[in-house]
Amino acid sequence: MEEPQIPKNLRKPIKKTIKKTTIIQRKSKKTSSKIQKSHFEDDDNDNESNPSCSFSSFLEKWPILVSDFYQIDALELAPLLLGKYLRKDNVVLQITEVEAYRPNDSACHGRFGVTARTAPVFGPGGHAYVYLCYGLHTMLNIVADKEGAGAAVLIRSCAPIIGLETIQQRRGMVTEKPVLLAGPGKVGQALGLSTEWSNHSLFTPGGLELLDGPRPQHILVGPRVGIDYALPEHVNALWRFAIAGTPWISAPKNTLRPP
DNA sequence: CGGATGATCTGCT
DNA sequence: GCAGATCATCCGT
Repeated sequence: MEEPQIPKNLRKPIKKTIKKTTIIQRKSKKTSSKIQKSHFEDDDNDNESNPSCSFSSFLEKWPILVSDFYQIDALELAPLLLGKYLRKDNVVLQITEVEAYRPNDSACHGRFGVTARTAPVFGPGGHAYVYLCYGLHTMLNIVADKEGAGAAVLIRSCAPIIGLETIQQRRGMVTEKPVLLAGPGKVGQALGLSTEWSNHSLFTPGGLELLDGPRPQHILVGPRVGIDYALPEHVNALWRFAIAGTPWISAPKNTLRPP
C-alpha cells in the first residue's frame, strides 16, 4: 500500500516547519503528562506514559476486537468505539470522537443505495469504509450492524498514542496539539489511508486493526457536523459522541454536552 | 480569533 | 454542472 502524497495546499514551506518544531517541542513536555490523565476508568495503564514499556506489551493488553463486536446498531456502536485503539503498523491512535450514520438516515452515505463507493457500508459490520471528501480528504468510517443494514460510524478525532513521529510526518506538522488529529480528514491522513483501504477488515490481524481500549468515564453528545443538507430530524439528532474532557475534539466543541 | 477561500474528485440531491 | 460527513491559509479584528 503506497503512502499517499500530502496534497499541495496542505503542505507547508520548509522554513515554517522548522521554525515551529523548536517552539512546539519546548511546550510539548509540559502538556503531555496532563493529557494522559484520567478520562478513563482503569488508569493503571502505564503503556502510554512509560517510554520503556514495549509495543508488544501494549498489544498484549489490548487484543483485536472480534467480528461480533460490530454487529449492532451504529447508534449503539458509536459510543462503544470511544477509547478503543486504531492500529496500522507502528502507529496507534485512540478514538476520542465519533458520529453514527444509520439506515433511513438522510445524512448517511447509504441513502441512495449501494454504489461503487458506498458498497462497504452495506457489508457486514467490522470493515472500514474510507471515502474521499472534497476531493482530497480520506475519511475513515467503521461499518456497523449486520450485512445489508447500511450503517457506519465516522471517526472524527483521535489522540496519538504510538508512532508520533510517523503521524507528524504524514500530517506535515510537528506538534502534539489537537490540530494534529482533531478532525476526520486528519485521522485518515495520519493513518496513511487511501480509498483502497475501503472494505478492509478491522478484525483480521494485519493492516488496519481495531484494538480494545479503556472505557471512558464520561461521554458528551451533540448533533453531527456538516450535514445541513439532511432532514431537520437528522440534523438535530444527537448522534455525535466524544470523550468528556479530552482536548482531542474537532470543531465545533460548544455543541457537545453531557447526555 | 473569526470569516472567506481555494484545493480537487466523486456521485448525483 | 454542482454540492459535499474538510482543512490550511490568508486577512481582518
